[in-house]
Amino acid sequence: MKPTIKDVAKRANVSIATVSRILNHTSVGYSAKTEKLVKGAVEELGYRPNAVARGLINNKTQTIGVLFPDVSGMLTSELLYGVEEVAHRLGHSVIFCNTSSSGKKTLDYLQLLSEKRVEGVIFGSSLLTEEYYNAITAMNVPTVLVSTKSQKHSLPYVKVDDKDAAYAATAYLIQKGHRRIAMLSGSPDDSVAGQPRIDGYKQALLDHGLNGEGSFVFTADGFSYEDGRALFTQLYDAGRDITAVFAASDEMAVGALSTAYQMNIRIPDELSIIGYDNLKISEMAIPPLTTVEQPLRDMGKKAAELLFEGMETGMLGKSIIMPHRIIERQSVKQLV
Amino acid sequence: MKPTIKDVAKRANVSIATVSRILNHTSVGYSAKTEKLVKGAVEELGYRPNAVARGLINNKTQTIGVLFPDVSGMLTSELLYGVEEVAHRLGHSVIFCNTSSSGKKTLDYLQLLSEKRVEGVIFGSSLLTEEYYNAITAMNVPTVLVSTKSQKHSLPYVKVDDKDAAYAATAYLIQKGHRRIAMLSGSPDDSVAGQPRIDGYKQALLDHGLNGEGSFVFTADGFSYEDGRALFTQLYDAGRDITAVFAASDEMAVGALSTAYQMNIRIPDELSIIGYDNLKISEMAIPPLTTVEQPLRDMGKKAAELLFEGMETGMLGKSIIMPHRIIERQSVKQLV
DNA sequence: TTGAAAGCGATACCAT
DNA sequence: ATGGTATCGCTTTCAA
Repeated sequence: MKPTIKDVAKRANVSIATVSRILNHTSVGYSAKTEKLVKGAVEELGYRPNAVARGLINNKTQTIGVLFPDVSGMLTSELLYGVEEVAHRLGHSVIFCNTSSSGKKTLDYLQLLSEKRVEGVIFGSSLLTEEYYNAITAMNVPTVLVSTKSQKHSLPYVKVDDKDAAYAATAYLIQKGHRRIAMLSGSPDDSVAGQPRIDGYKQALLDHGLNGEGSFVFTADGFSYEDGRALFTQLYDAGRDITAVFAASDEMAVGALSTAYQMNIRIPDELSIIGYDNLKISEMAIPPLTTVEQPLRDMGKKAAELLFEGMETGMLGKSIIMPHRIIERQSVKQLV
Repeated sequence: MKPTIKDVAKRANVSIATVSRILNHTSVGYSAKTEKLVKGAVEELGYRPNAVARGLINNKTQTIGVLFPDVSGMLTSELLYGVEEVAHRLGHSVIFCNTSSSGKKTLDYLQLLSEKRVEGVIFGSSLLTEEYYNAITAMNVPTVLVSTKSQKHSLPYVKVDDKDAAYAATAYLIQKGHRRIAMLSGSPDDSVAGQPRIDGYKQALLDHGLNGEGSFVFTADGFSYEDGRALFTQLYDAGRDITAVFAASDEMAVGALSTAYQMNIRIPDELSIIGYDNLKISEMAIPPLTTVEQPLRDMGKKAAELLFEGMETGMLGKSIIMPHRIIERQSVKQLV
């Protein structure tokens, strides 16, 4: 078995209380001599304090839980990396929970995290149902949302303003001379990443006097590559006379790109496409995809910082709207 | 504060021992009446057993640690998802550790995991240095490697046979009629994903009597998109008369694809490309990338299964070589 | 400066 | 069927 504080005490011929004091550099009360003695014993035994026992007495586990659906691995892994970075910097570990977008698994995990006495949780990138919310409040632990938000409940969130970002993407297209612009969207039932982006798109059209001329939105259940392909096909089957499309995710945009390629539609010469997210794939696409960036890693970091602040002060701060911006690459053509 | 077993006992007018028995459905000794009583108290109080206290007495934390460098987020996140899936199925949580390919951070994490008393660790996708190995053995906890291996040490690993897989990729190209084949490789100093793949490539050439004709390997430090771009540029600057290239990773292959596109080289008409990994991006590429698949998610699952088996039996099983296979898409042309 | 002892929240053995 | 209690490894008064 692993050596315990007792073993160290025995070996150094002191009490466990002394060992504890020295290991926690607390209460200046001990001689340099005993310190050396104890440190030596620790070294020889390869002693590592048991964080479980510590956690029990301090009621602090130095652990947070992070829940993500694995929808787009690329999107959530960026968020995760951001969270992990600051958690580690602050001496905490993160328990990674992949909810697989399953209600049962999410609830399971929430319960587990509660039992494990995590000190905070980050819930990301998926809708917060009433059930989840109840489970979370039952845990009685600071919680912050990232890349999602809740209408009804007042959990702080860190996200981009989806409507604004979609507006910006659409306005960018308009500014480039496009008038007939279609949108490839997720579900309008998705009140976080669905409808708001549609709203932003329509608003931009409206504000530029384009409402009558062309508002074509095609919706899918999700935001995947396959959804992008399917929607793009629909768009062409519908015979819309379009010069640009705004895709609600980079994956969808790439799906559109691929489908266009197979249809021999040249991007951006015959059709312009703008994406959303700025995932790594967007710069790897052919042509490199113009897109609106969500600073995902930063969002993960901010969410974690907000959480830790809340854990310390006992009071969660305000939600944070992260800035989005257009990343200009080569999938959008300037119309004369 | 959260209710403890004492609170439940008090509320139900029984001893904590009884509560414990009932909550663990152990030792059939208790009446249905008290059971109902206790369950009721649990419900009313919203009691959740404290896993920390449990962990202390059982010396079992039901958690494992997973260490990955974040090099290629897409690759490691697949592995992670695989690991998480079986860990969750078996009632364990996973502490996610992103080493950022930093020695210090890796060692830090190993220490932390040791203190947190994780019951096992999975170390993935990066070289196992002597230092890491020592830290791991000091933890005295079952460990399995995934997508990497150690020459010197006998830790079990789960991976594809890199040489075989590279051989297969190259042989596939040859079978398609190619004779002058270049390779875009990671570092030859990388004894896991570097040299073995080069060896496989060369061996395939040799076995098909192509050694003199054309063996052109270009090496970079890593396996990134940017590395792929740089290497592809080098390849063309070198003026090699080539008909196909084998890239040691999908990211590199996509880098090559993009660069070729910019150079107006048509893939696969003028040049064939085969990748390695079968990441999601390979099917999203234009044209869809033919590649050799590593079953990443399965590798994560297998590694976890191997680990849990080892944790139960106290004896780690044998390493597992996972099957690779060629995924035929559209980046390789049949030469007449 | 140091040690003894009381907990932290559970489990499990020994009684009853 | 149920309760009392020692114990897990550590931190933290309280005394000495």
